[in-house]
Amino acid sequence: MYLAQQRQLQQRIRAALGSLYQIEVESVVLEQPPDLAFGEYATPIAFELARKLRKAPRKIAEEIVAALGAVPGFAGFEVAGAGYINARLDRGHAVLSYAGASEVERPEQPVHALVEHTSINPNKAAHVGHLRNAILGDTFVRLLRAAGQKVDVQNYIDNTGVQVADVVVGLLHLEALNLAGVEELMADLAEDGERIDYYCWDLYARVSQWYTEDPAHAAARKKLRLNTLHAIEAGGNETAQIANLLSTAILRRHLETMLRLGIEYDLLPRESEILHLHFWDSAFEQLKAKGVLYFETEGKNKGCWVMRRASSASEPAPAQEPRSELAAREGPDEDAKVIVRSNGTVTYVGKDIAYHLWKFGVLGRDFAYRRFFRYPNHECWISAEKGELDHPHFGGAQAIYNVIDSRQSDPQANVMEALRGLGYTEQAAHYTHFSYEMVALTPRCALELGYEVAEEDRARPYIEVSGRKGFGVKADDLIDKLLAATRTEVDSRHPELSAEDREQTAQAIAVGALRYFMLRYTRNSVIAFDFKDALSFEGETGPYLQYAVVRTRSIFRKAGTTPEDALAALAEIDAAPYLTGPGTEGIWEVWLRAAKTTLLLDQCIATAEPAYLAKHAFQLAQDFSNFYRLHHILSEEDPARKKLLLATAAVTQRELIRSLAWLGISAPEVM
RNA sequence: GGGCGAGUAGCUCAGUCGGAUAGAGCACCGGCCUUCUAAGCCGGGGGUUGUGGGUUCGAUUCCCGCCUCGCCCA
Repeated sequence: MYLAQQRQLQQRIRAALGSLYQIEVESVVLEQPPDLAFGEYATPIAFELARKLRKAPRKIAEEIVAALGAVPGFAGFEVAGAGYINARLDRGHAVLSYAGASEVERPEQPVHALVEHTSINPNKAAHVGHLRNAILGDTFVRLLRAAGQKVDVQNYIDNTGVQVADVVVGLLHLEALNLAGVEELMADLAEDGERIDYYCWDLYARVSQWYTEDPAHAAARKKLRLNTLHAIEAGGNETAQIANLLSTAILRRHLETMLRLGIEYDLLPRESEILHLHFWDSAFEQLKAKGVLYFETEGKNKGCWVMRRASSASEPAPAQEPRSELAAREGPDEDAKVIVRSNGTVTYVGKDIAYHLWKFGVLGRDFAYRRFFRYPNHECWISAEKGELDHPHFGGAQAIYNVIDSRQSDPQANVMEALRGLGYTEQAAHYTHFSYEMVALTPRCALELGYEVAEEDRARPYIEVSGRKGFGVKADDLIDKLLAATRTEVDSRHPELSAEDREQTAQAIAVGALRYFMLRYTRNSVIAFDFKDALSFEGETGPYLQYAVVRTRSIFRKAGTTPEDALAALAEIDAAPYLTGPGTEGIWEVWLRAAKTTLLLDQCIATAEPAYLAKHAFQLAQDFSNFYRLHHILSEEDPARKKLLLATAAVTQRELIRSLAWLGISAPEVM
């Protein structure tokens, strides 16, 4: 709604410029004035035109205002300062239209989007960094779906990688177990209520240390590691069976952990199938045929199939130029990216190129699929070599979003480069590396957890977590801590509630606190994790937003009406007199903020930045808190004014609940 | 050495296409529960936007140099 008015104003100004000065401007910049007393929109267009028209900005602004005349929905225009044009909305009219319009415009042709997130190596427990990934990804999925797009959620599983190999090495060589022994170990753990992912968290750290702790054995142990990796990749042997057993069990744990936060997946594509179904062979043929890869015959990459790295993103893809000529002219390109090593093994980027060709439906091969995990409302499938026949269609997306931390931006750029080189420019243009910075620990947090912190690290703002060192905060531990804290609060505040209601409320608040914590930072900001901040329920936190909703719920319980009826009742009154002038502060601010929710949805999708919506919801809750203090609704004696106040609470509730839902946060009845 | 990101209040962060008085939260100090839930609200102090130039009527924002930090690549 807000957006529609904005567009209309821009169009009218543009028309005025045409008739006044016979000029066309590319865009009319609109902003919100620093104070609502100046109006709802402002444009500095007169400053821009001053030089061109050789006129004082103020004079130009006055001429534009005169030419604008009356615009439907607007109360008037005026010139302010040195030449700003301020526009005032007809607030009575605006409130009526905001009250009615809450739906998001559906696109005529929904985009088939594919979001990949979480993608934790299945060799240890999930930690806070993984939570950021999953929460960002899941929230973005909710935003896309809210905008009417069709979204598949994928969680890529690297079940044949070196990290899985490491814990297998630990089981085989530190614990001296065979397949039967591993099965027994897992049964014992289950019986004792211990988690396999926690067990492997420690084992992984032990193995990582074991590789290097004794220089005399270091080489042999590294060799052992490599052999284990190769056995797992090849499959069809006991080592691979152990890896499969372990990684599958840990994967289930990850799904359970994420489900605690309301995060679900549609498909789990695994690297084992990418290998065994020979995705790479198809990709390799295409890459060779199109000349994206060339065989290096000289230099350090001699014997490798390499891809030339783009020197800059803005340059046209260099793939068209034949490699051999290029090499002959310039000598070996030492910056080229190795895709196939001289020993014939494919790099991670190579496999990723094949996988992404599949995502866009241009590989020419498909996975088989099996059911893997049952959610209350749907099924999560997993890739397989031989699968079930009645599976949904996966892949073939029009747009993809990869939620992967910023350290992977280079390999991600390589995959995009390969797609462009293959001529899939349309696909590459709809390939988004949804990049975000890591979650690190503050030195204080690390000390609290009992880790040793080197002297030089204590002064730093944060320390990077490390799975290899077993250094980090496990996701389930954090959720448990949050739950313990919210349970205590809810139990003491609401002893009258049933145990079940208290538990549900505590969960909603814990999830709200955690999800908001991860979403309030913009993506490229490193989060320095600290329990004190994460366990805070005051100020700019999830519970603050939930609390605002709870206050509105309480008002409607006592008023004996519903938000829907309160919004409908707005039509019975003329709200305009209550929206301007002294004593109306704070009412209109709520409405204006509430009207911007869908605008924020568009912005978040366009910029792949959920933090904007988180901030918006917080500001709406803040505006409401201010309104709540200034205007007591239930005791209002003027019946017309009371209707407006109730509708204000109603529009707040509607827009807050909707924004929170997009953030994956629910609002309890009481708290 | 090359690439990417960052540097804004004591701390943690916002700041949208270059625009009016650079905003929140935390922390600190002072006030507000007999009125719709105090997980809240109000008030206060706190800023050379890393630094030096440039472009512009106007720069936290765009361009160049330098400094510092982080990550990736060799």
